This record gives sequence, C-alpha cells and structure tokens, in this order.
Amino acid sequence: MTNEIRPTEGELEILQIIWKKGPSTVREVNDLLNADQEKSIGYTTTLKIMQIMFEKGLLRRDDSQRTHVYTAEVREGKIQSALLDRFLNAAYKGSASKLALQLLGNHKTTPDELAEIKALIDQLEKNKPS
Amino acid sequence: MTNEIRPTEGELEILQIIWKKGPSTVREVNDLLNADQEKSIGYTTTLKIMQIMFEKGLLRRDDSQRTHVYTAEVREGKIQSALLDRFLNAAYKGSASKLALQLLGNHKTTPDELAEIKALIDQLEKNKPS
DNA sequence: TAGTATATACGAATCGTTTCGTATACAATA
DNA sequence: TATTGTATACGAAACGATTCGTATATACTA
Repeated sequence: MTNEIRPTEGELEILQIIWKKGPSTVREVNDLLNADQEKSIGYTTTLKIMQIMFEKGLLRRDDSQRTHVYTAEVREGKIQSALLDRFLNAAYKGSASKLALQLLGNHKTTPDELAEIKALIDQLEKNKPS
Repeated sequence: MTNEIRPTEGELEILQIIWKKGPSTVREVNDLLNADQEKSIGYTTTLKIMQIMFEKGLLRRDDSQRTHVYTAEVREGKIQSALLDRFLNAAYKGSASKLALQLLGNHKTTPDELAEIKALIDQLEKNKPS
C-alpha cells in the first residue's frame, strides 16, 4: 500500500533546501549545498540524486522549460514525523521520554524554547486529567 | 583523532540486545533478533556483522573459549547522544525544540514521563537565571 | 572412533547510495 | 555559422551494509 518514505541523508539535505527556498533548479540546490559548508559536491551528482528523488516521488518536476524546476512532493512535518518514529525505535527502543530527557539535557535550549515546551506539557496534562 | 561512532541500524539492533542482556554469544544475539519479530536473519549474517562491529571497536570479544562472547565496548548513552546529534541536524537542522514539540505532540507519553520532563525543565530554568 | 552438531573464518554476491565522466541537446553570442 | 556555456540523460565505478554459501575446526555422542 503506502510505501515507506525514507529519504537518505543526502536526499534530506536537498529537501531541507527546497522546503526552505521553495521550487528550485538543480543549479540552485547544488550551489546552496556547496555554499553551506566546506564540502564540495559535483553538479551532476546533485542532478542525479534529484532525478532519483523524482523517481521515488519525493520531488515533483516541471520540465516544460529547458531548465527543470523541482518542488517538494512531501511535507516537511510528515517526513520529520516518520523519521522521528524510526529513530525513536532504533535508538531508544521507543522510549520518547528518554529521548526527550537526553535532548533537553545535552543540548542548549533557549529559555523561550523551554517555556514553549513546558506550555505544551501543561496542555497535554490538561487534556488527560485524572 | 577520535573517530566518528556511527553504528548502522543493524548494528544498533545488536547493541540494544547486548546492552540489555550483557555479554552474549552470536547464537544468543541471533536467536533474539529472530525471536523479536517476524523477520529472519541467518546465523552467519549475525556473526559477520558482530565480527565487523568487533573490528570497528563497537564490541569487545572474549575468544578464550570456542564460543566467543561479545561485550559492548561503547556506552548506550554515549551512542544515543551521538546519534541524536546527527539526527537533530539532519532532520531538524539543529532545532531541539522543534524536535521536542513534535516528539511530545505525536507520541503517547505517560503522565509520569511528562512530569519527569517538566521537572528537568524546571531545573534547567533554575540553573540559568536571567 | 565415526558421525553429527555447532562454532568461527573467509569470500563473494547483492543492493542502495553517492559520485562523476561523458554524451547530447540547446541557447546565446561573437 | 562556429564557438562557448550550460542544461539533462545515461551509465558505470566506488563504497558500505547486508546476506549467505562454503570451508574448516572443534566438541559431543552413539
């Protein structure tokens, strides 16, 4: 039925760019990939991966012009949710609280973020009284 | 210097078993892998992976007996922390709070767990006043 | 002791991802 | 028009993870 959505790390980097930037050409994506850090990825490499992503249904493609334009076919939240699920099971055997504790403990979180999370917890507690 | 610790999903499954069970033989690990779910993994497959994990330094091996006994060479929390870091960057571009919100929102968390997390947040807020 | 069961070692096939070289098409321009 | 630059398409190499067949060593047992 519904196939597993499982972007690789490389695909995810590309998705991040397109999610943020909107419809993009291969050149734009490739430039951003290379601008980002010190690493260098060839143009045809990016092209190939994006073509594969298109075949997998991760990207939509407008090829009416010579320069194709790619759009994300999957929603960011949906992918994140699926990946989080996998990760939670693989690394924490499904214990969300263990993950949360480690997350908040090890990483710098701003006071605002902490407050936001606490608000969510309060709300969750309200919705599940007694 | 210190190499990246990067167990694959298959390796992680094996680590989970050894972390929980303590020192184990290939047969024990393989039985648990197969008992767990409906999937079936050949004995030599598990053996091979554990040998590779040994070479990578993920497992220690006592081969003084005919049946070798493997122990985890890496701590669970340390691996989880490293994986979490990667995952956070790959899927959430480093926004811990976004991850936390999705985690608490999408997954069933018991009241006890919520309380535990809230306590941690309170403590974090105390330690970082104004 | 002969035969069977079970262990590790080794090597190779398979599969997916990443990488890129090269071919080809097309557009712009000198 | 010839040259140059920039697209996409195609195919294959390289790499790592996974899988397992087979060889060999060792223990057990009838």
